[in-house]
Amino acid sequence: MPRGGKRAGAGRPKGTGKYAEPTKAIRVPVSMVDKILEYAHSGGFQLPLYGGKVAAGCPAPTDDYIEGMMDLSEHLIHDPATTFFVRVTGYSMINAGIHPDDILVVDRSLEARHGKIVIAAVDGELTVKRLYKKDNRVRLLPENDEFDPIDIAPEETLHIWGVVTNVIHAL
Amino acid sequence: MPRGGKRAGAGRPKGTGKYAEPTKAIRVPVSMVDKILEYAHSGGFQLPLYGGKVAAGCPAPTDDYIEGMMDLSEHLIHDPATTFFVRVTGYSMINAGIHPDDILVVDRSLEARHGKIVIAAVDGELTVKRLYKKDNRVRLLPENDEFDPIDIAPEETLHIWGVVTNVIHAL
DNA sequence: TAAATAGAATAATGTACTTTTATCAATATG
DNA sequence: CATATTGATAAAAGTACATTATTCTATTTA
Repeated sequence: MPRGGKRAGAGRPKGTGKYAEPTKAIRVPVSMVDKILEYAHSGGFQLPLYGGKVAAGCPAPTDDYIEGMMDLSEHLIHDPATTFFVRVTGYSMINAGIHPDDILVVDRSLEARHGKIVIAAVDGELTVKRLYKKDNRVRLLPENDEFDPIDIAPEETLHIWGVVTNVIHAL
Repeated sequence: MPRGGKRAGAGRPKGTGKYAEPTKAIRVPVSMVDKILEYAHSGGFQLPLYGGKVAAGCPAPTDDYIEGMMDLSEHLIHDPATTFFVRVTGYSMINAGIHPDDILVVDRSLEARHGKIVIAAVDGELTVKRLYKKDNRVRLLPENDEFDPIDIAPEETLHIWGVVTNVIHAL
C-alpha cells in the first residue's frame, strides 16, 4: 500500500559522504590512483602543528591546542620544479647542525649570496659549504675546524647547484 | 572530395596526453581539486635525491646522478593518523641539534623508551626532552647545561605525547 | 499511543558516453 | 616530385547519467 505523498525534509542529508563535502570527478594517471585517493582521504597530508601551550596534565594531542594544520611538502617546497634533495656525507658542516645522512632541501632558484649555505659540485663531488663571496674572492667555508676552506681562483668557475633552505635530521 | 578510405596507423598515438599514460576518472572533494591536480601533475611531490658523486665540473642538477626520487611526506610520515608536528620553543635541547622554531615530526605510536627524545606535557607546556627511564626513575633530560633535569615522582604521571622522529631546521 | 516499516527524497558515487585533441595517411595541388 | 590540405582514426579529457546509499516521514500495526 502507498504510504506516501509529498514530504519536506526527506532525503539523504548533505555532507554524509566520505569527505563530508561535495565531490567532483577528475582524471588522474592510473598509476597514481591509489596514492591520490590516500592523499585525498587523509586531507592532503595536512597534519596538526602544536605550539607551546596546553592544559596542565593534558594526556594526549587534542584539537584544542592545535596551532594549525600543515603539509610538510607544501611548507618546505615552494616550487617543485626548482627544488631537490641532497643526502649529506661527511662532517664538514657539523657546526651548522648538518650531520651525515641528513637530507637537505635545496632550491636552485634562489640567489647564491655571500653567507648562504650552498650545494656545489667540486672535483666530482657534491659538497655543502657556506659561501663566501666578498672583495672579489670566492670561497667555500666548512663549519668544522678540522676542515680547510676551499678557495676558488678567479679563473675557475664554481658550479653552485642551489641554496640549502632546510635540514632534515633523523634522530 | 573524399581523401581516402581505411588506413592503418592513423589516430592519436598513445601517451600523448598530459601524463603520458592512461588516466582514470576518480572523485575527490571539491575543495581539494586544485591541490590534487597539482599533486598529480608534479608526480606526487616526488623530487630527485642526489648523493655524493657527480662528474667534475657538472654545472647543474641532472638526472644522471640521481640517487632516487623521494616524497618528503612519505619519507617522514609513516602513519598520518599517529603523526603530528611540534614547533620548538627555547634552547633546552640545543646540544641535540634542536633549535627554537624548528619543527619536530612526532609519532605517538612509537614506544617512549629510555633514551628517546619525546614530547611531554608538563605544567601546561609542551616540552621536548630526552627520556630517562631506568632503575624505577623517570626523568626528562635537557641537552643544555644551563637547564635542569625534570624529575617525575613515582606518584606523578608523565603525559608523553609521542616520540620525536625528525627535526626540520630552516637555515 | 508507541513502535515498526515501506516508500519517498536526495546526496554521493562510479562509470559510460560524448566531446575534444592530436596524429597520420591519402589525396590534391603547384 | 615536394608540399599542403583534409578527412580518418583513436587516445585523452571532461561530463552527464544511472546507480547506490542514506535518511526522513507518512502510514500501518500492535
